[in-house]
Amino acid sequence: MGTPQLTKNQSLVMGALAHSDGPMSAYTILDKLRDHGFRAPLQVYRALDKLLEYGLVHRLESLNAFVACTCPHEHEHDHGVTAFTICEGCGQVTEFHDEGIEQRLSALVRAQSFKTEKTTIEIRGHCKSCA
Amino acid sequence: MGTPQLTKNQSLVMGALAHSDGPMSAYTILDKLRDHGFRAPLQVYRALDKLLEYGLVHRLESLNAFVACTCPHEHEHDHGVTAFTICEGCGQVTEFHDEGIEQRLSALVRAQSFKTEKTTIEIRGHCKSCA
DNA sequence: ATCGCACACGTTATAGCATAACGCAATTGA
DNA sequence: TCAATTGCGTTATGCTATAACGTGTGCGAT
Repeated sequence: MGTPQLTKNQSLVMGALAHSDGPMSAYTILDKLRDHGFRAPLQVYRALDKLLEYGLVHRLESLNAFVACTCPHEHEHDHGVTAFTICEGCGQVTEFHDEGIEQRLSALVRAQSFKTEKTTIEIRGHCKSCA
Repeated sequence: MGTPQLTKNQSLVMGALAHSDGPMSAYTILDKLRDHGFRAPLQVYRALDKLLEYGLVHRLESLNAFVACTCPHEHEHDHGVTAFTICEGCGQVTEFHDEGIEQRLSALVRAQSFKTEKTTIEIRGHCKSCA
C-alpha cells in the first residue's frame, strides 16, 4: 500500500504543486498545465483525487485550494492529524503535526462515540513577516 | 458591541438555520426563503455575513454550509475556538469547545510567531448511530 | 432643515469551484 | 477471450460566491 507510480497527469499536477510556493486552486493548476496538454478541470481534479489518496497533497478547505505535503516522511501511513497556518497576507501555508492535539481531539471525539475519518485544522491569520 | 437587533432578512436566515436540524448551504436557505420574498443569493450571503460576525452562525468550511450556533449564547466574546464533528451518514453536526486544544494550538502557533485570526476545526466521520 | 454618511436592500451579471455522463484505450487476471 | 478495472479526454452542467450598479432609509453634524 505504498505510493504507486504516478501517471503522467498525476506527475504534472504534483510537479505544479511542488514547485509552487503556496496553495493553488484546481483552476490555477489547470492554467499552469495548459501548455502540457491540459484542457479541462476534470483532468486536474482526477489527478488531485489520487494525490490526496496517496497523501502527497493536502486540500485546504477554507481556501478551496491544494498544497503539496511538506512532510519529510515521503511515505505512507497517516502521520495522524495535519494542521495548517495560513497567512492572509503573503499566502504562505505551514503544515504541522502535534501529538497533543491529536490525543485531545481523539478523547473528545471518543466521548461522543464518534468515529473520525478525517480531521481538518486550519488557522487563518498573519505570519511573522506580515504581522 | 452586543448583538444588535436583527434586520428582517437576517432574522429570516437565522430562523431557517435555527429550525433546521443540520447545516444548510446558502442556496438551500435561499430556496427555503423564496416564499418570504428572497430572490437572489446575495440576500442570503449578506445576512449570513452579519450573522457570522455576531457569532450567531458558524460556517462549515468542509461543507460550504452554515449552522446556527448551539452555544447557550446570549452573549458576545469568543468562547475561543469552536470545533465540530460532522457525521457523513446523517449529516448531524455537533459543536464543541475545549480549553486544552485551544491552549495547545495557541502555543504551537505562537512558536512560529503567527497571529491567529480564525481557527477552523472540523472532524468528518460517523456518529454513534451511523457507525 | 438638509446635507452627508452609513447601512441594508434589490437586481443583474459574472466569476470561481466541482462533478455528471458519455465514450475510448490500455492493462490485468480469470 | 472475456470481463473488470483504471486512466484518459470531452462536453455540459451544477453549485458556491462575489462584483457592480442603483435605491431607500435613518441619523448625526453643520
